[in-house]
Amino acid sequence: MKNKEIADIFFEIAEMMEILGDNLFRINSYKKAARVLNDLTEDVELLSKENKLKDIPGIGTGMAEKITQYIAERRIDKYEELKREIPEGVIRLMEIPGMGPKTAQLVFKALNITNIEDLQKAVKEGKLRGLPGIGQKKEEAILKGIKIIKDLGNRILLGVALPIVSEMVKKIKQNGAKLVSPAGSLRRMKETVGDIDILVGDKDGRKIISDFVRQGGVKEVLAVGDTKGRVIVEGGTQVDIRVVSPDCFGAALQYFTGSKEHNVRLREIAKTKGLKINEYGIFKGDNKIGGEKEEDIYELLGIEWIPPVLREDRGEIEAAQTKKLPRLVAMEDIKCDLHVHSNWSDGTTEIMALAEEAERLGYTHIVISDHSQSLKIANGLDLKRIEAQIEEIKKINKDLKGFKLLCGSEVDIKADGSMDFPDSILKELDVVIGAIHTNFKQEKKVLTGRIIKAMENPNVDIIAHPTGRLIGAREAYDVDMNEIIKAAHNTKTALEINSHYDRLDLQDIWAHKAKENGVKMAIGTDAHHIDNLWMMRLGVGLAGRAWLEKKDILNTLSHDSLIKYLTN
DNA sequence: GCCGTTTTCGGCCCGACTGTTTTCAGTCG
Repeated sequence: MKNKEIADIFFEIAEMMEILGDNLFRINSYKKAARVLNDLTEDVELLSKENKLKDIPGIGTGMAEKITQYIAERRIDKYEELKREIPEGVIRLMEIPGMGPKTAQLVFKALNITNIEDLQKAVKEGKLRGLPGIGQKKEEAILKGIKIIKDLGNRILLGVALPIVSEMVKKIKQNGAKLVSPAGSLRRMKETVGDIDILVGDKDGRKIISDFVRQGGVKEVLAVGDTKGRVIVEGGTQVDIRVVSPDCFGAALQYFTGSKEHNVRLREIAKTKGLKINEYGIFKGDNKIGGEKEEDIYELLGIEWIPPVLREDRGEIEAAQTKKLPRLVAMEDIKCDLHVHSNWSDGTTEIMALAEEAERLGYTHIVISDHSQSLKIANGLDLKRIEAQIEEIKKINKDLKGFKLLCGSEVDIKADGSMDFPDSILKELDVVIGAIHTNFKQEKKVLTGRIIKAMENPNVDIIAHPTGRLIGAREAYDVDMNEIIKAAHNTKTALEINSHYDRLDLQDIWAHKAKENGVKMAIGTDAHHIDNLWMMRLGVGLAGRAWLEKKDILNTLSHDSLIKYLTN
């Protein structure tokens, strides 16, 4: 699929137009088109062939032409023209906090600076001094910004950010604040977050913030004010804190949770109703008519409250207007973890300890799913050992009261699509999870066919980490997800939402697509240690972002219902 | 450049902060 390639180009076009000072609304059209293409699960190439590009919201005549040209010629005229005017490095300059399109253009035009290193050097040599709008403070801000992006690198994984924020929220509450919540993309459970936002509703902002910046774990303080603070914590993550008056907490929480696109839509709706929304409340003329609670905002706009994980302007506002929002799956609905490794293969925790911890977490059962024989590097179980493990689990089950272990295995799907255990073993197992761990680089058709062949084996219940991507580290393997979803439906095979923090695979847009096609999903932490079991939260968050409900998720079934479902 | 249950033309979200400014541009979320 060329969707992402084209989205990237559209986004870059928008940035170059910003630098050139083009019309803002036109720029916005490119950004919107880029976003829509990124979220699209249909292949644009196919839509182009069927002449359906203009059915995509945000794609009109101009965008459709450009997409068509790219598919045919692998180039877009407008993009090529812009690239001749603006070198790529100039766009990168805008990644520096405090550098926007105007400043990027200024240093490029005046000093021919086209990369971050040259910019840093020029500032230090005082070459920016005297340019319009540049003073000493601005120079310092640019140097600081350069340091931040060099230190900070890219976005952080949700699974890394969540524990940090939980700890901080706890500390702020210990210091006396009552209204405390994470905001931003973290509250929306996006798979990666740029920085961490924490919102506090309290009268005494100065005290909250000075306590906050002095807590342990803070490496550097970037800003301290009465309403805002910003620190870098150990590990290089930036954390922002904002304090608002308690009677504005709801409006501020709504505002700072975003997404930006979602908020823009809400303000448009407000405008049609003669209302105005900002971070202090919702207003009719000069009268504040709500804002203490987040629910106020939605209620006064005449729509249902929308869970944060849905706030991406991907149809949730329309659903809220027509009272068709899904009842999202929640942690309380989860009765089991469907993918757990023990010390029988490459995990480090004993089966019994996993069972005890799972029970403590409120589950009624879990699936022990160690690796199969050919995955030698992970100490995969051979036929003898898997038989022995099945016996062991049966034995432990006899000792457990009110909790059950299921015998499972994460069985390798071999290069030809056959399974790494004979059917006689697969039949004995309660849960068979098919997974690809080798030969990632096969051609798309081969790889897709390989997974489909595995799904056609009636003993295979779940396909693990269907796209194989590792966030920021390894690209997804080249599979035709639409075909996989179709086959999953036909063979009644579940697709996994692998909730290990560096996988989160299926991604939200595909999990949503799978649901639309009647495919069930199985959340598995892929835990290799007792301390990994908490990552179920990440999978449930992802499921929410995919609009999944209780009925879409196998983890919500009781032990007996699950067994029944799997044997039918 | 997109879009339309008031529109095929004329709209397209809002406010704070910062730094550079004598009234505002740029950046950010």
